[in-house]
Amino acid sequence: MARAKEFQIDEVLDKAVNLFWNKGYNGISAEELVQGLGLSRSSLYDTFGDKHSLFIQALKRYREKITGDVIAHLDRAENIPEAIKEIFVWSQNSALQATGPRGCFMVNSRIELAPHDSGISDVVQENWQALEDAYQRAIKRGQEKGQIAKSHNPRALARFVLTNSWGLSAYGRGTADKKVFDDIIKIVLSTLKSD
Amino acid sequence: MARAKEFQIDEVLDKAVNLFWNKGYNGISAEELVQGLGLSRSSLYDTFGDKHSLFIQALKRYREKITGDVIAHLDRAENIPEAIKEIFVWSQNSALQATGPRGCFMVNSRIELAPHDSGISDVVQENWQALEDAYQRAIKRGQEKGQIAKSHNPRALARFVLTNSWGLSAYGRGTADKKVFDDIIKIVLSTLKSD
DNA sequence: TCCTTTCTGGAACATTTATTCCGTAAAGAT
DNA sequence: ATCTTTACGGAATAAATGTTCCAGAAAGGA
Repeated sequence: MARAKEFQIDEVLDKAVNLFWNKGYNGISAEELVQGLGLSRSSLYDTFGDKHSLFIQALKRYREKITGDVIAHLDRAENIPEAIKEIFVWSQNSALQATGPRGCFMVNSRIELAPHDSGISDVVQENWQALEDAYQRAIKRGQEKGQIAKSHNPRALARFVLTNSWGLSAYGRGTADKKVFDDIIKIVLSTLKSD
Repeated sequence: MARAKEFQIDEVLDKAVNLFWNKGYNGISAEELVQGLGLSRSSLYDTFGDKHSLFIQALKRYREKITGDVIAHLDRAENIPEAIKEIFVWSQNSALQATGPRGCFMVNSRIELAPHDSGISDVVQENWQALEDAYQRAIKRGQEKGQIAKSHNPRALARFVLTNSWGLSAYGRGTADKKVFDDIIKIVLSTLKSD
């Protein structure tokens, strides 16, 4: 048998997610990646391939962990408006703490790369679709339970919630005011509930 | 007197807006800029300074032209919901035509650069604020005219409209379905009108 | 213990990037 | 017509970028 790797692949991928999330694909250099990931250039290229391939793997890792958690939260929820509110508040908190990457890695990547990189576009597109479907399922259940108004169909409402979530992602990437999040959360939720 | 420039500064800036808008700051090279702008390297650096300085000038040009038009449209409007709808439809059309840059140059720049470039962050921030103020003024007038419900205050509704606009900007940067725009426009407008 | 395999650190490489420099050309002012 | 000033085209440059290569080290199996 041969020598074992000195790092855990998933741990390195988590670091890669954070680095790309923070600086973007074109905004971070191979040198910074080597430093930030804490392994050698050769191990990096041997294990993950080139920069583009590492980026795709980071995107997929994000999808499993972050998007996966959101979808699970929605599918598990009893009180749908409350669950949606929790997701907004979670994104609000992550935007308002200065440390760490801000916004949504998928939204950032869509804006930076989707128009000129179909591989990345595909992953990001799939992510949107999975979220739209999850919101749609949850909202449908919410309507059946009488928690959400039936004046709009579940698909449209799902897209509406997701658009607001994406808008706040963009907003939260720069200087952000907590009050803006509060206003949006309040209006989106009142729209979901009222006819 | 000396030799005159062979180009119009504003025409070159318009081209720069389109190039940066399309590919982003880090996504376009100095070489591509020289090609796309149609002037020589030396003229480019003599007239606009370095790449970063050109980018700032392009952002400001965008603010004057595009954002300025939107604000003027809102300030001039008699029927406020209709005016807001027109702005959404305009962004929908620009997102759905394959040719040309997509999304909003300000949103794109905020996501790509704002967290690590305070100069750019300032211009983008100012742009958001000017738009929020313009929407707020318009919505206030709309409420006075009985066109818009008073269940939320004008500032909150302005932020709500802007967040949806930014969300659609992000959405429109990748593969976009016209139906999503239609759904959002419908729900946002019904939220503005209903109590 | 030795052998095979595979990891690791870092030097090395080719390419691209942003920017500067210089000789020449053009346009008015005197 | 000459002179001064500035624009122009393109070669040149220095630094950064992404990637590969190589020599040596580590980890088990025979």
